Amino acid sequence: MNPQVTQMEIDPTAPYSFDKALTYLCGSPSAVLEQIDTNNSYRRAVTVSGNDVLLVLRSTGTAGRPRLVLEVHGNIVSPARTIQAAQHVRRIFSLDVDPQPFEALAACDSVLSALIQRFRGLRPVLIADPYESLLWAVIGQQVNVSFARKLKLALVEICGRRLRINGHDYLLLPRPVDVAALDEQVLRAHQFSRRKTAYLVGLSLAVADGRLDLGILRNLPYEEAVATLTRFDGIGRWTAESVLMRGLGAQDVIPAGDLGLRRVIGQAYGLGKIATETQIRLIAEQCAGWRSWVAFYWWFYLQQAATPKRRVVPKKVGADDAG
DNA sequence: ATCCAGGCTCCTG
DNA sequence: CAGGAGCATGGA
Repeated sequence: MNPQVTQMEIDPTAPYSFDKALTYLCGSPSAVLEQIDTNNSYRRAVTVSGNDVLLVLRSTGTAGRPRLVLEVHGNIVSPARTIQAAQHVRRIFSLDVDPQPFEALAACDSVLSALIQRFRGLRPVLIADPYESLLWAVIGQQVNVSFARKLKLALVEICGRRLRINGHDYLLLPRPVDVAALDEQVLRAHQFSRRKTAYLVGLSLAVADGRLDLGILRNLPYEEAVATLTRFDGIGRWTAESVLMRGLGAQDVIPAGDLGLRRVIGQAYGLGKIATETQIRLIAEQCAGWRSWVAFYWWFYLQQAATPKRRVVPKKVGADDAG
C-alpha cells in the first residue's frame, strides 16, 4: 500500500506562538504519542472520521504573522479528510480563538496580566481526543505525573494500534473497546492499582457501549456536564473539569481543586501557602468566559518553573520569545 | 522510612 | 452537607 500525502496551510489568529505550544507538549507528561523533533515539527497519528492518519505540523510564520503547514499522511487521503484533519489541528491548538478579549479582561489583575505578557502567544493545547483526556485524568489521579506518564505509555503500548507510514510505526491511542477488553491482570502487572484498573476498564466500557457519550457534553451547560460525568465511577469533580477543559475544549472551566493551581496561585497572590478552592474560583471569576485560559497559563508557568532548561525552541533573533 | 503526588469513594458527625 | 480516613502505587 502506498501512503499518500496532502498538504494545507493554516493561518491562526495573531498573536500566536506555535513554539510555545511545542514547548508545552515537550514538558507535558500526558503527551506520550506526540513527537516533537529538533526542527520544531509536531507529529502524531490520529484517527480522523474513522481513518488513521499521521499529522505533521510545522510553523512557517512568526508570532505576529503566524502560519502553519499541515501534512496529512495516510493510506487514503482525500481533500475532505485533509480539511477534517485541519479542523482537528485548529481545535487542539486553539488556533481560531482571538485572544484579545482575554488580555483585556486580565488587564485589571496585575498578577495575571504579567503572566500573560510573559508567555505572549501561548494558547491552550488540548488533549487530542476527549476519551484520551478521560484516560489521562483517571491515570493521573493521586499519583505523581512522571509515574502517570509511565502508566499511560504502558497502556498505549499494550493495546494501541499502530500506523505504518514510510517504514515507520506510529502508535495510535487505544480505542475504548480495546481498553474495555483488557484483562485486568495485564494492567495490574503494569503497576496499575486495582482501583485505577477498575475505573479505566469500566469507563472505557461505558464509552464503548454508548452509556457515556463524551461528544454530547459539549452541548450541555457546565454544571450539567459535570454532573453527567461524575455519575460514573472514578470520575470526581476534578476529573470531570479536566475532561471538559482539556478534552472537550470548554473555554470557561477551572479545576479549582487542582493542587498545582492552588499552590501556584496561593503563592503568586500572597494568600499564604496554598489557596483554597473558593479563592481560586473567586480569582478566576475576573476572567469569566476565559477561565480555562487562566488555568492553562498557570500550568504552563508551573511546567516552566519545574523544568527551566526544557526549552525545545532554539532562539532566533527577532523571534517571538518573551522570556 | 516517611511523606506525598495534577483524587475518588465511602463513612462519619 | 463538611470533614476525614482509606485506598494503592512509585518517587523524593
